[in-house]
Amino acid sequence: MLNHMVPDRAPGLDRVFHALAHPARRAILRQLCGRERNLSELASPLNMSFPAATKHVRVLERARLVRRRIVGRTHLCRLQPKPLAQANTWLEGYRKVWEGNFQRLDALLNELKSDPNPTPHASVRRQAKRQA
Amino acid sequence: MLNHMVPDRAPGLDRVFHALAHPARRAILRQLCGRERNLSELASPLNMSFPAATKHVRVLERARLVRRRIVGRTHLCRLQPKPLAQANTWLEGYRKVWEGNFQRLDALLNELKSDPNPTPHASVRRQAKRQA
DNA sequence: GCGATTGTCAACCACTTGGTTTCATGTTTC
DNA sequence: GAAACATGAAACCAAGTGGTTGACAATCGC
Repeated sequence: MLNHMVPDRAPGLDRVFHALAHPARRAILRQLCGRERNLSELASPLNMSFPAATKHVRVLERARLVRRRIVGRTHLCRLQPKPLAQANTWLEGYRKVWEGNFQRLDALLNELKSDPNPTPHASVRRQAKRQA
Repeated sequence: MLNHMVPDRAPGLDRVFHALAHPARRAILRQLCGRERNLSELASPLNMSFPAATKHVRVLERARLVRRRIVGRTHLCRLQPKPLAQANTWLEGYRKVWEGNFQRLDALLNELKSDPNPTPHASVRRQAKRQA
């Protein structure tokens, strides 16, 4: 019924969402929009040690959000946006929910409050009686 | 230039993406589509202990993705989709990147390879020389 | 009132995360 | 060849995650 595009148990989704869950990594992704950058460029605006920054890059690589290409002594990183699109697709599965479909739930609950008979969740009926 | 709708350093985004980064929590969200459910309902298909499941629900509550309403002894949980929409908005900021804009980067790099003069990143010029 | 249901809390555990510092390695430049 | 540069790797640490178990409290049905 929902999210038929992206399955629920997807370790890829785990890694992508986890990668997006840190502001430093989101900042790295934003830096990577438009052009490649090497690790020093990525690390310098991050206000943390260089090894810490490269660990964040590695998290992004595990999530396949960043690909690295070694050129001499510099490691050029490049945004790999497909997993972002996949995460977006997963979120889109909930679009109808946040675009007002949940108001139908409101309507349903109100209906149940005014009509004590149709045997939905017992607790909902109790709630209705209590508030009456 | 990008993501002007949702700021980069947003602790709300941290919590939302972290909440989405676990399959159990995504399964809970999906269960919550359409109707409220109490904690037992949410926990039973999750193949883990009840306290573990309620911890996941609490993570979702911290991310404002779930709101809880106590009715007698049952705790009814309800999907709160606005943060999902916010995460979606953040991702949308990268849509142009994954919808082919990054091919302009390819074109730019190829242009740099064939023209050694226009002083971009030194490493890119070196790369061009090496491959020539 | 009793027993079953629903859920909380605290303690505990193994593992991961996010950060540091220090040292080593390959590369470019002069 | 030496110095500067770009990065990796390892050891370490504090805090957080994800899970368990066991004891406890409130509530509902009978």
